Amino acid sequence: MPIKIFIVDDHYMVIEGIRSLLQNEKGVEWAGHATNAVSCLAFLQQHQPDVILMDINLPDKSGIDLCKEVKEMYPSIFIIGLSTFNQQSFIQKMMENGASGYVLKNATSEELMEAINEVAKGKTYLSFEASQTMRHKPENNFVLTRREKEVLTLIADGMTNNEIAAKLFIGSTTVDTHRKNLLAKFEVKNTASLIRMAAQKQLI
Amino acid sequence: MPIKIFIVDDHYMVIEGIRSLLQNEKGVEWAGHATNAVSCLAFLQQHQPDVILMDINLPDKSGIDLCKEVKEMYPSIFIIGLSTFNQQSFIQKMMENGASGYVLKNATSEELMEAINEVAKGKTYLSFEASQTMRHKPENNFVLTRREKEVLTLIADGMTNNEIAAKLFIGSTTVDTHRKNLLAKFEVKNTASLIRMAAQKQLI
DNA sequence: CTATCTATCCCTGAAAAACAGGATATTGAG
DNA sequence: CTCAATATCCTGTTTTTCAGGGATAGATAG
Repeated sequence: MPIKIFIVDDHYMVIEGIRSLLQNEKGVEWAGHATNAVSCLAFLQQHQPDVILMDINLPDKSGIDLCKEVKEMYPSIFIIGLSTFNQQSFIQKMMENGASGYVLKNATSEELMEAINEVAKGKTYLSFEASQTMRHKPENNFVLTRREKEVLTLIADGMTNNEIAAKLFIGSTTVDTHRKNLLAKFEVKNTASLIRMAAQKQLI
Repeated sequence: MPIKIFIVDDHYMVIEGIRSLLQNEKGVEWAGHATNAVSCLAFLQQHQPDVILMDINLPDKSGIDLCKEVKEMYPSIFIIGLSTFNQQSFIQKMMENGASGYVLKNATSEELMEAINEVAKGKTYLSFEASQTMRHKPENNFVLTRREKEVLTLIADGMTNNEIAAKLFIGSTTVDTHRKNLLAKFEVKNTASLIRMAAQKQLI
């Protein structure tokens, strides 16, 4: 029984490329494609593929959120994250949300097929580069609280402690504490590096 | 005489996708592909295509730089920038460096063919979204001076005015002036939004 | 040559943030 | 329930940034 593959990616070229790559492979069957999250979910109501190749960056919602939703509704479908970005925050979030694999868009057809086959068996697969980044960086084992994220984005918007306090209906001293905790968690010493780090980690 | 197309992109899937899309089109001929700037330049020493589809993000050097080099060496080759990012800084830099067109990676085969045909005639082509971003943003008519860029990156590194002054062998008041000019040019009111804007514009 | 741009330097005062100590509720998971 | 995490608030001091100014020298372009 061939493995039924579905693709969600907003880039037509990538869809076409993968279809072309898989055409010559046996053991897989093309189930279809979607260019956004909504039409992906619509498709799944009618048909259920075995494996979904899912881009992280979709026009209507992030692949990370979509992954979670799909997994909750159809736990038997295996999902492989697909992205240009070899970034451990993306990889980690995808895996946390139920993805079984992660491959980069520069993958060869061999790599892609290996990923599909492994994942279809219920195993997990990380492409070589992806597993490298996951291993070589013991960093980033900090988590921001809901409030800290709020404060962080408002700081990034250029608001002062007082403005943030007014907006969140809390004391400005509290905002200051959150700010201190952010600085501590990011291991930086001022706003400038805080914001740069946050930007690098796609938090703002 | 068919238009000879060459592709430079580090994503195998995209190369394969474009090849697949162009296969059914007449009037174009597949000249080959490269996954990095070096092998692109090596190829061009032997063969000269009519049109190059060039990704902005290459592993060894940016497509923006490569575009300039290729145009200097082979002025008769027309280059179309290819990117995921619909960002006016990228588009502008590519066009300044001699590109004849810019299409996004979510382009359809029709869009791609139109771009190729227009560009091969010596005209310029911007995909719909790309031309929209170029039009709808009258912004960014500011240029940073060499010194301002230096100061900006040092601010982003978390250094204070005094530290920057010491590093650049200038007075801290001078650093402060540069900082103020940066705030004015970016039209922001504090360091936090300055750094976020700079990050958005890929300046740090 | 003249005007503009750039880079350099200086001042004052106010506002904001960073730093260093706290403390006290609430909540949530084990 | 208990403990840890979270969110809240407080009082200081010191440092940095912000917002106005103004000034000089050199380079560059018209």
